[in-house]
Parts: sequence; C-alpha cells; structure tokens
Amino acid sequence: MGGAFEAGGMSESAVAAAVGYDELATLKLVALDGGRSGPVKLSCSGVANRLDVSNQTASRRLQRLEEADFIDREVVADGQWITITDAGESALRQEYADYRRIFETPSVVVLDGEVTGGMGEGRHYISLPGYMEQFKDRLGYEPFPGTLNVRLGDDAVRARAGMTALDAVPIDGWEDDERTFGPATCYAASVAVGGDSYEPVHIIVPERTHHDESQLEIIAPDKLRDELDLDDGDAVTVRVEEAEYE
Amino acid sequence: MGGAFEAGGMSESAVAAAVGYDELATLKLVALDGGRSGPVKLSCSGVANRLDVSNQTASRRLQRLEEADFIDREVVADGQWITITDAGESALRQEYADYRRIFETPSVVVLDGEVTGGMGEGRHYISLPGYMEQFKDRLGYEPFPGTLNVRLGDDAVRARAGMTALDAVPIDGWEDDERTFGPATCYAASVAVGGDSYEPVHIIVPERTHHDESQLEIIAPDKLRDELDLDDGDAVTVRVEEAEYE
DNA sequence: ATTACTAAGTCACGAGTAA
DNA sequence: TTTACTCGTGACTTAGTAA
Repeated sequence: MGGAFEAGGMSESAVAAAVGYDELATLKLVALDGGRSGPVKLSCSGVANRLDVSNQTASRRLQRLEEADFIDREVVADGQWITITDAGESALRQEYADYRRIFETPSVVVLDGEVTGGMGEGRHYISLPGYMEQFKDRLGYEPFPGTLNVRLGDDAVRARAGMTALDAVPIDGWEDDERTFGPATCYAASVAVGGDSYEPVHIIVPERTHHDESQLEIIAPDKLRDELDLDDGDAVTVRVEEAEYE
Repeated sequence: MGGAFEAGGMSESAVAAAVGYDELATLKLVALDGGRSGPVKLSCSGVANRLDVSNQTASRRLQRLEEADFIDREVVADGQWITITDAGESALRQEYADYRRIFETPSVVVLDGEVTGGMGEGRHYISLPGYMEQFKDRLGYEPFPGTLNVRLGDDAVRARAGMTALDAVPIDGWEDDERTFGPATCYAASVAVGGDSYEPVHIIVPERTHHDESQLEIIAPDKLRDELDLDDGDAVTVRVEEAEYE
C-alpha cells in the first residue's frame, strides 16, 4: 500500500478507503473461515501463511482491521477470537456487489457516431423475402425496409471490435434461381440521441464481404430517421447489447 | 504492498501473488468499465481519481498489470486502450468465487466435543406426543427416543455462540391438562467421528430454561451410540448447518 | 505456543519533469 | 492533454525481542 494516503479523499469505494486492499483481503480470509456467523479462532501465523506474509504483518493487518471497526477481536493465550462487524460485512458486500456487476451484467458496447447518408443499398437486400422471414422470426419484428447508417469516430471503430464478443442473432444465407445471398449477424442494440432512445434495433453485419468498419447499418421496426427526428450529421449513441438467441 | 516478496511462496490465492491486491482492485475497475468484452479507453488520471491515488501510481499499477499479463495495453496520444486477458479474467473470477463462497454458502459452525452420559432426561420429553408430532412434521423424521449428549471444550463453547445466528427449526410450546411444555429450537447438524459421519441430526435447545452452554443435546432418527459406535468420552465433531424452514 | 513492540531496510508513494 | 521517467520521502515490510 505504501501509504495511508488512501485515507484522504473520496475514492470510488469507501470500503478500501479506511483500510486498503491488503486489509480487505485479510478480512475476506476471515469471512471465508466463517467469521460472519460468529467468532472464529485464528492465529496470526495461520493467517500469515495463508496470506503469504510474515506473522508480524498479519498481526498488524488484523490490528488495522480492528481499528477500522471491521472486526471485533479478543486476544487469548493461543490465538484470537475474531468476529466480523456489520461495517466489515458491508465492506465485503460492497466488493461482492462489484464482482457481481462484472460477471452478471450482460456486456454492453457503447458506440458514438453520426448519422450518414445511404438508406440505399441495404434497402433492397433486407426487403428480400429470404431475409425478411428470418428477421420476423428471429428478431421479433418486420424491419422497416431501409437501414440507418451511422459513421463511427476513430475511438468507436476500436470499441466496435468488442462487439464481436457479444452474443448475436445469426441470419442464414440462402439462394434463389439466380444467385446466392450470404449470411449475416444481427447485434441487438438501442439508438439514443439527446434524451430520446429507441429500441429494439439491430446492427446488421454481412458476414462475407468485409464491411467498412467505420460504418454501422441499423435496422429497426420503424423508420428511425422519423422516429428520432434524425438528419445526416446528427450525433447518435448506439448501445450494443448481448442478444438472447439460442 | 511494501514488497514484491509476495511473489515468492505459494499463497492461498495465486491471483494476488503476481500483482498484489492494489493492482487487483485496479483490474476490477477496468472490468467494471467493460474491459472484459473488448478494449476500453481509459486515462491514468481517470483511473487515479477513481482509485483515489496519484496518476503516477495509477500508471504504475497498469504497468504492473500489463507485466503480469493480466491486461493488454496500447498507449495512444490521449489515453490507453486496455483489454483484460484471459489470465486477468481468471484472476477476477477467482476473487468472485471467494466472495460467492462467503455469501452464498450456508453458514456452518463446527463444534468439537466428547460424548458424555445422560440419555436420560431428554428421553422423556422428546417422546411426548406434543413434541414428537412437530419433530415428524418439521424435521422430517421421528427421533429415536433419547438424546446423545456432547460436552463441549472451552473453544467450542465460544464457537457455539455463533450457532444462534443460524436459521433453525422452531418447536412450539404446548400444554396438556396438567402442565405446560416450553418451546425449543432445533439446529440441523451432522455428527462425525473419525471418518464416519451421520446426518440428519438436530441439536435441540430448550428455549426458556437457560441451558448448560457446554452441553449439546442431539436427536436423530436412529440411536447414534449404535450407529456410530460411540462410548462415553469419544471425541466427536458436530457440524451445525443452516436449516431450511420457512 | 501466542501477540506485538522496536529497529532497520526496502519498496511504493507523490511531486516534478520530459516527451 | 496524455504516459512514464527520476528522485526523495516515508510507510510498510521482515527480523529480532519481549511479554
């Protein structure tokens, strides 16, 4: 930790402000040993071994934990009885909540860009019955026959790379008498401009043709330009979310 | 952390061995910002503010995280793009698993003691139909008409205090023509001796009469002395668990 | 055996500066 | 603006000792 400097300001987690993360790890160990349901008997050397530090350090960390009122201690001849206080438990819960947010929140990729021209090309393809039926079936709506194109800034182009890690809805390729039509991927998203937001929309990415990475083609049940009152050059925020499709 | 000394031995969590808990907290912050699904753009000063440390320290922590191969970084003019590596993610998952064990594992209190005489008094009471019916209904079995008594050592007497924090099965008081019989509480448990273990058993604690704290009265479907081949003075371990009863 | 104090050392800290 | 270097200070460290 190198400093009690952490004690000062208002860090993100008030938790560690009082004790530092090393102490928090020590508290976690006590909790793992059952210190939550009642007093547990521990020895500094036992804690020290499991934390891989000297017993002096273990002793001091427990002292600091006690000073911060995260544990109650009673030192006896052959060890000490430790109980985690409410404050200590809530510190642990705070950490727990953070980790839950990390692992249990569906992933999101946020992309900023601006509306750009070209309702053109996409319109023809998505209207084709071979695609349209899949949209209705797998996306749950019949898209407006046209795409909203969004040009991404440099940063968003980079962030876009994370999009491919998200679960998405596959659209199969198909063919008719004359030619074949390639598969595509639809990413669930919402489009926001100012305070207004519209969803569901989907970003459609043709699989084969290597797409212009700075361009997003968006389909939606309605004409987004009307729904969100968009003109070319307007800044929009596209939130790409984890889609549910088995 | 005050030392790269942690790097050496085999600490409980190999996670923090490589980087220390301060770095882990930094990694957590990156994950919270979405570094799991793809590159996120962060600045040292931004991280520094949220961690409540100087930007130099934030810079160093990110460097250490990169050195430990927990993140990939690309430093650009106005910040850096950070992706959490598989190693980094598994470090976070390790922590997450610890917290889940703390908060999602039913609490347990382990009590060591030795078998002591006195199948006597309890026998009469638990055989009374006013109690026996509740046992059958709420415990799910009809207890052998007698209790196994366990004398607790000094340490176990202390640890016993944590038992009252556990969820338990209430047994109501009742009365007949002649007298009233008080309520009690049944704690779900198992009894182990050597490698053998028996469950379900319940520790029965009469509510009113303030019980001898060094004595445990245990009821079970069968005669435990026979099932576990117990004699007076034998050492047994009683694991008291969270009971499910609404 | 414990916990914890003191002493001596090292690493991490923040400040300043460079690129 | 950024990131990250050098540098001096100081907190945390381990080791040894006391109770």
